Amino acid sequence: MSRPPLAREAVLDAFTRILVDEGERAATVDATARSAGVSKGGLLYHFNSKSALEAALVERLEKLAREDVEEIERSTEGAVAAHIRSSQNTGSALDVTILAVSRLAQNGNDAATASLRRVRELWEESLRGHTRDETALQIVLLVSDGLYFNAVLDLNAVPSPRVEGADLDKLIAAVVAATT
Amino acid sequence: MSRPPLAREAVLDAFTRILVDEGERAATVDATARSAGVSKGGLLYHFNSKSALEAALVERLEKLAREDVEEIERSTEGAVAAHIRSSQNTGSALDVTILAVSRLAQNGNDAATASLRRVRELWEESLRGHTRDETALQIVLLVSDGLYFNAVLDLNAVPSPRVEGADLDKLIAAVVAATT
DNA sequence: GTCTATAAAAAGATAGAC
DNA sequence: GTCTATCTTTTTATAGAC
Repeated sequence: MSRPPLAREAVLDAFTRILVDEGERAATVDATARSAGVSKGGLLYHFNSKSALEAALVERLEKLAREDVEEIERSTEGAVAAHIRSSQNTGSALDVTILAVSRLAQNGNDAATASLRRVRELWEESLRGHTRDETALQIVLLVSDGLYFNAVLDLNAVPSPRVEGADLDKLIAAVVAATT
Repeated sequence: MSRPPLAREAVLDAFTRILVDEGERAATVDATARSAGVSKGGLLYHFNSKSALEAALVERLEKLAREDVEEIERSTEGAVAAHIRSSQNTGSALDVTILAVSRLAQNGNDAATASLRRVRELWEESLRGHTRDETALQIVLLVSDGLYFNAVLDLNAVPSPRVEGADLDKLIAAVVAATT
């Protein structure tokens, strides 16, 4: 077992950050390399092309998503509550990666779209049996999607209405009451 | 009162379509002009620059949103139900415009972000008083946002799980029951 | 592995004919 | 009003030095 290639990870981190903070158009090879502290040539040694860079980010998402589901299933709070809470944790590695990959998906990257869909199915499977019926399951997933959607807006210049603190607890309690 | 400038509207329609179907990066001045059946020079006669084109689309969103709220308030189905149903109607002019503007917002266009926020506030205001409390109001808005979020994925190559038909009616009934 | 330099294509914008 | 032609800058990618 060797140490992970640090330059590669730094480039993926920078790519993610620019995608989320400034959008897909700003996430050029040049800007990503500069932000990661390497040259364009250096970046293209690790990732042969722009699409290879994108594909590597999608792979990272799949890995993080599997870990997230495992953690929710170990949670003592209850799967529904843990899932909603996890959806609002916009700082986590999984969340920024989802946002970054959704930027790729929205620019026609089909692998990114398919991956986001798989992540949602992972969640759906892990929640099934924890809600009173299928409709309730869909409500939980939609509230979770809604939290993400607003996180997307929030990460732009204008802040969006975040649900947090006591309000988040109330929201979770209401969703749990309505769906389990 | 003169007739609306048809070429201008055709260009905005084409710009919207490309933004939604292929993403912001594909929505170049050149591609938009071609899709609208005019030349690049012709497009830039009506819109002095790319940002002017974007600004015009944001203006169109504001107009459509005001009309949507007025319609929901006239609805006999109840404001919550009418709003959720309206959120799933991904074919409407308002919906594609929201998706198009959200592509702009996600690429750093602050006016687009602010406009999406205003639209959400318009909805929030029009629903206030129609739910049992503030938490319930947030759930309605989040479910609605979640439906949009999935519509975004759905409009890419890979289809996402749409809630429709009888399932949509069940979802609406459950949300109404949980929030009003 | 990482760099600089450069090629090749695509982007936004302008000029001027019609 | 709408077009073609052209300019400038940016973007992806390659070549080759270190």
